[in-house]
Amino acid sequence: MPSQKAVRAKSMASVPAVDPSLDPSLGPGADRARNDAAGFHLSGFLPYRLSVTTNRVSRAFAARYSREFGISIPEWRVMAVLGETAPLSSNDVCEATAMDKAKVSRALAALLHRGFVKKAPHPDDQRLLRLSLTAKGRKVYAAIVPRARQLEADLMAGLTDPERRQLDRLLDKLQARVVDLEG
Amino acid sequence: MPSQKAVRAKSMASVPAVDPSLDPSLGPGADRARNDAAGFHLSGFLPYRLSVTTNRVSRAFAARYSREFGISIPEWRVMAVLGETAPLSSNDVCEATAMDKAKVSRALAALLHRGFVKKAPHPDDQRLLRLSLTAKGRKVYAAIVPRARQLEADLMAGLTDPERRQLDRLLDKLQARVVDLEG
DNA sequence: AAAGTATCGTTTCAAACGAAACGACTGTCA
DNA sequence: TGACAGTCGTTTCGTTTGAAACGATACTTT
Repeated sequence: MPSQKAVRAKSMASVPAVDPSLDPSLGPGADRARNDAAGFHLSGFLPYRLSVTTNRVSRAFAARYSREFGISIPEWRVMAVLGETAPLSSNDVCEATAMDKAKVSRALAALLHRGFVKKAPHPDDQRLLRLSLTAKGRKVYAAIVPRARQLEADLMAGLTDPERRQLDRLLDKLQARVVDLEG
Repeated sequence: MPSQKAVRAKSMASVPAVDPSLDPSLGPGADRARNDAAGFHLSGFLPYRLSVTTNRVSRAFAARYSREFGISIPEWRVMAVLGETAPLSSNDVCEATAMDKAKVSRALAALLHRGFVKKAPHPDDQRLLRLSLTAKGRKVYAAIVPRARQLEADLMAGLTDPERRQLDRLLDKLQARVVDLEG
């Protein structure tokens, strides 16, 4: 092994930004827009920050679930709602997990295959499934939940109790807002 | 069209949860774990809430960017950092956008193809690229930034100024925490 | 200067994804 | 009753994804 890394990653970030005024192809209208664009920083853009933070959290949790229980996040979500309430239809699971039906169907296939979940036909409507955890599935559920709580606590360790409540409230508000934006 | 929808989606959620105590296959150790699992609600689980909210925000923004500018989120991120600072290497873009190099490479390919970005070899190190926006790219950038700011403002419309600062702070704290969790 | 190692950015590969098509079932309405 | 429309859950299709392999370039060590 060499005594040192061969090359420090060379950043070009210290090079000054290209001066837009050098470009004669921009008309006067562009000037206005360019001024609007001045001082924009992706690093402070909330949707970006939200996405980066959340993706890191998801990756960290997915790695733990996978390593410790051999389970994916979609599978964990399905287990979680069936552990809370059963029986549920596939549609119920979709709503409770905020996943689309294809994702739920695939997660269920894996969980059925491994014997964590069982499905039965609904007596009154043959289109519906009656999904619930098996005994084996409940054991796994009982093992995962405390671990998930622990991981959540680790994640929140830097926050005070009021901060946690505040975060919850803020997420609620964003959620309400984005539902508007979507429509 | 029928005067009414045929069938209201039938939820089974009102059916009481399966009683785990009915299952004799759980040993005494499982009792302890099962108690730990009691009262867990996915809907209140922070990583879940974070993921759901963020994914909705991302989808809403992606739809807007796509509809109004024919651009994807990875492409928008690359434009955003090159609009701030140029030239940058591909690696610089990776760091500034929090995307992996394959994603950046693909976004760049699209942006180069459409003439929004240009690349030149680095004079001192042939491995590096010198990436920057073209004049055309700067026009697009100048058009997107105000729109992005507007969408962000719409998203945050339900929050007071102190709440926005608080959200920023809380994301910082989570970010710091999850970096620990990953390692 | 030659061999060995590291980095840069692209490409390949398999897995995961969402949208839409689908078959099976149920309800409506003539 | 039969035709039609709606819902349920699965599967198919094309796209996107991250990990790893890769060729090209640059640095280190002898």
